[in-house]
Amino acid sequence: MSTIHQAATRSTQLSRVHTSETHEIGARDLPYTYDYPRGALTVDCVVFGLDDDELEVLLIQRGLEPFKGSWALPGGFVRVDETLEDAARRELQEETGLAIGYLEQLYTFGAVERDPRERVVSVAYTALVKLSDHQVRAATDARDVAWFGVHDLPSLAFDHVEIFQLALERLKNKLRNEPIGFELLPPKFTLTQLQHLYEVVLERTLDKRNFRKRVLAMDLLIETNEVQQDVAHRAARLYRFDERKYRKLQRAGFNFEL
Amino acid sequence: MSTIHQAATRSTQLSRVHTSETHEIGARDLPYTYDYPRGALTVDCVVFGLDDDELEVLLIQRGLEPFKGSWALPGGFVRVDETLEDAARRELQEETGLAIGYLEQLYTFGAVERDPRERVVSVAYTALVKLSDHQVRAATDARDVAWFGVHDLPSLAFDHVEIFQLALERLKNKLRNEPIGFELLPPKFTLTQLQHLYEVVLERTLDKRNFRKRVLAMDLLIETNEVQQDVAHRAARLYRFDERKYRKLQRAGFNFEL
DNA sequence: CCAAAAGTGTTTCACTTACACCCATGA
DNA sequence: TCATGGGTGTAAGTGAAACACTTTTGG
Repeated sequence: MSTIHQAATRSTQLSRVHTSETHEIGARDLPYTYDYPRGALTVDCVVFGLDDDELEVLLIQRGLEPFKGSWALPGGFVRVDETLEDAARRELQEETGLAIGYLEQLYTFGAVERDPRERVVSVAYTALVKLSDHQVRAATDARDVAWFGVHDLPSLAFDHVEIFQLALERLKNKLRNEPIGFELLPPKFTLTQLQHLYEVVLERTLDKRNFRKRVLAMDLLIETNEVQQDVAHRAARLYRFDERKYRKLQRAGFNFEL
Repeated sequence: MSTIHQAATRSTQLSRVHTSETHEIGARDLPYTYDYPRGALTVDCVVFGLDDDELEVLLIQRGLEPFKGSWALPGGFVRVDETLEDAARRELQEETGLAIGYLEQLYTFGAVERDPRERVVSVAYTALVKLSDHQVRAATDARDVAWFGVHDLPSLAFDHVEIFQLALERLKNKLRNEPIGFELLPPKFTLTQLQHLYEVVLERTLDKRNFRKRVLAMDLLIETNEVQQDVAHRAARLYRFDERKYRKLQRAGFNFEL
């Protein structure tokens, strides 16, 4: 109770809005004269990438207080003229130079003391990028941006561990029900690569024959005429993901359980 | 583009914060001198109840502009000293006198123009209440609060239709995978009541024998010695939901698919 | 010719689905 | 005694899981 009161006091001092317009600007269900303080709104992104059979997360090293020097999820303030998703894309672009394929809202974190400065509510997003894309590698090749294995994270600023854990949890669940795994692989991939992706994310081994049966039965893969290059054994066939067909089935309310 | 610019301009005029502290209050990843305007943050609740084999939603009639007189989801502004969930509970208490059993975050809506006054981001929650509870019935017995069948809604203020639709969608999915249906029933209920709940929410009929087999196989129901009262036919046995067991299994990462 | 991964079917078991009649009770 | 919902079992079909060997290629 005391902590809440403390926070309220502090925030009120720091961010009370001008009062002259409060009868108009936000008093939807409150008395017209309610002069209320506003918290800040941010987005934070949990960006996953797959690197040589390891699932990794993109982190940035903070240059400012609080938590200066700590690693944190990329993110930042939402501007009043942009949607939440736009904010997430913009922040990722600014902080990491990253172009995002898949971006999905995860959860909104609203604990009162999650930011030591003042009240900050953060909308978390999950992003998936193809680490195989050399552009991505280059874009994130900076001193204060780095990829970390999901089982080998440094300690994180704010409540970012909690955000990360929820993102990982949801990624696992989602992967079982929707073919989002393709977002982590190169445009052309082998069935073994796909299986390894599932094994890494779900943290268990899968039967090769059953996996291939099911994944081919979904009928969302296009067999190319190309094969793997430069391997010291029989080269595997490359497949592409049939996005058109996927979107069509998705609209029809299909079930993609693997 | 022009609409966005317009919104930015308007909001900037309306809610720019005092600048003296901006180097401290929220410039986490922005230049210290960035004097940014803040949108408002609200919560909106989609409250479901089950009434005589119909799924209903609780709406309030707005007493203030904008959308004065329209029906809307209950909700309101988040205070800087309360969590999002606390805000949802408080608003429901204030607007409807309702004590909530189940409350879960649904999604955060951040379209720039969703509120005509200024930028308002809203965190939506789904709530389930036992309409059989007469306290609930009484609490919502007011001129500006009413229950509507989910297939018979009036037009709603803001983007509340969108919020409602997502909530209904998620309720259906969730009901398949977790035994949340009990939140809508009285503490003691018959298997037929439970089945009807599933049929109403999922909008399809279920086989009686198969349903009973599966639901009893989950082993989360406690058979009481009591039976239905005042029915003009054989009285059905009453069951209770075993919450303790449920929580235990849930912690162990169990799968409750029906 | 050896190492390394690619590729391929069948059987078993569990679970889901379909389906119809008798029972208990109150009016 | 009749109307109304309560309560019960079995058979068929479908989908998931377990399981091992041959093929291709490069070194």
